[in-house]
Amino acid sequence: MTACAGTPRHADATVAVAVDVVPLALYEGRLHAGLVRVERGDERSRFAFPGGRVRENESLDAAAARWLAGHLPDSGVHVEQLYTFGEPGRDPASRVVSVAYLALLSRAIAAPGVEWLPCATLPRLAYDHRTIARVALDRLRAKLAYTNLAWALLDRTFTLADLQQVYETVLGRALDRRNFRKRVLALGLLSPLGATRHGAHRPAQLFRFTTRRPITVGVLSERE
Amino acid sequence: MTACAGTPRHADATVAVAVDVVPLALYEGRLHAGLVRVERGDERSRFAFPGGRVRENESLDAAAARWLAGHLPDSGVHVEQLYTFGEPGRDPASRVVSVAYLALLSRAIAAPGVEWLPCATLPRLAYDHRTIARVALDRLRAKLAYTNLAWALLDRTFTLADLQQVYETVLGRALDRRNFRKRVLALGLLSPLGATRHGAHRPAQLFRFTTRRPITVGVLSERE
DNA sequence: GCAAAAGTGTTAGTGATACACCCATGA
DNA sequence: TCATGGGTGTATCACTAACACTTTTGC
Repeated sequence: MTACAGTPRHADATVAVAVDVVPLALYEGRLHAGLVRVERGDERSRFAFPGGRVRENESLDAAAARWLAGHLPDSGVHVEQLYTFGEPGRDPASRVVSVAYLALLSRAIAAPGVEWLPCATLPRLAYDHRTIARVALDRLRAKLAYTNLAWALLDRTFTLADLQQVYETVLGRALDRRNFRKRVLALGLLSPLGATRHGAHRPAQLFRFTTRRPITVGVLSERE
Repeated sequence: MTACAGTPRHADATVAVAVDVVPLALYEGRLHAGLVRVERGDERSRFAFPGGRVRENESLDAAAARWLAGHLPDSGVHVEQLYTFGEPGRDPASRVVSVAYLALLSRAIAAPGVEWLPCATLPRLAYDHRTIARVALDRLRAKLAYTNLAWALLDRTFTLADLQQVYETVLGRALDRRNFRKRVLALGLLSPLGATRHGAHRPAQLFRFTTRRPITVGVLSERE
C-alpha cells in the first residue's frame, strides 16, 4: 500500500500488529476495567488488557472482537477503535504496534481469568497499558457528553436515576436531577416502557433507548 | 505485548505496518489535499496520500513526519493521528495495516510530485484512500468547532476575515461576521499585533494566536 | 466620491442553571 | 407514619442569533 515514491525498503517485516481491548463497565457505582494477567515475558503476572496478534485474514475490528470474546462472554457490547500505540520500546521483547479498542459493557461480567478493577485506582499495568487506560477513559468521558453512548453501559431497560448515575460516575461529578431529566427527555432518545421498577421506595419509571446505534447529540451542556 | 492468554500463534508476521498522511491546506478559498501518484502495482498512477512502511526503530509519529517531509518541505505543520485502517483486502497486493495521520499546513506548498487537489472533488484514489480522506475531513470539521486548531491552517499572523474564512471553507457555510468576531475575541486566544494589513480597501487589523498548542474550547456554538 | 471591505451594538429569544416542594411506596 | 428516593415547575441568567449602519482606505 501507499505511494512509495522511490524510497528504499528498510527492515520492514519485523513490526507486529496486535489489538488491545479496554473493557469498561460500571460496578458498584464505580467504573471498572477488565484486566487479565500477562502469562509470559518480563511483564509476567502484571495486569494488562486482553489482546494479541491480528491474524492475516482478519480485520482489526474482528481481531478486537475475537480477543474480547476470548475473555468475556458476548453481551451486547459496544466496541470502537481508540488509538494506535507504536512506540518502539513499548514492548521490551519485540516491536509491536497495537491498535487499542474501547469496549463498553452493560455489566462487569465475571469470567475466568478476568479481574475487574476500579479505574480510579488501577495498579501498575504491563507495557504502556496505563496510557491506554487513560486514553480510553478520556474518550469515554468525551463521548458521553455528545453522544447517546450511555446505552452501552446500561441494561436494555433502566430508570432515569440509572442513566444519571452513568453520567455521574463517568464524569465524576454530581448533576442536578431535575435539569438532567429535562435535558435527557427533551432529546427524545428515550421511550418510556410504561412499566416501573419496584425497589425500596417509590417505584421508578422504566425507559429504553429508542435507538441503540451511536448518535451524535448534545447530551450535556459544557458547563454543568 | 498483550496478555496472550494461552492462545496459539497463527500466521502472524506477514502483516505490514505503514502510515499514510493526509496533508490539508487552504488554497484559493477551498480546502485542498496533497496527493502523490502511486508508482507501482495495480494501483499505479492513481492518486494516493503520501506514506509508506514504518521502520523498525521508529515511532508511528516519526514515520508520519518522515513520509510527510519526504514530499513536502516542513513548514510548521500540525500532525495528529487519525485512525487505523486494516481491512484485509485494502491493499490487493499484501496485508497492510495503515495508521492514517492528519497534517494541517498553513499553505498548499508546491513540491515536486505533489498535486494539491480540491477536497470537494477528489478523483478516484488508490486503495481505500477515499475513505481515509473522508475521515480526515470529518475530523477536521469536528475539531475546528471545539479547539483552536485553526491556527494550523493560517499563517502566523492573520486578519479576522482570514480566520473566518478558514471556518467558512472547512465547514462549508457562511458565518455572521459580527457574531464570529465577538465569539472568537471573547475566547481570549488571539493577540492583536497593532499592525494592519493593507489591501484594496480599508486595512485590517492583524492578530496571532496567543498559543499555537492545541487547546479545547467551544469556538463555535452547535447551531450557528 | 465611490466601491469595497473593516469594524461596531442592540435586541429578542432560547436554553442553562439554580432551586423547593409534593408524591408514592416499603418498612 | 416515616424515611427514602421518584417526580415536577419556575425565575433568573447567559449566551446565541439576527440584524444595519458607520468607517477607512484605494482607486
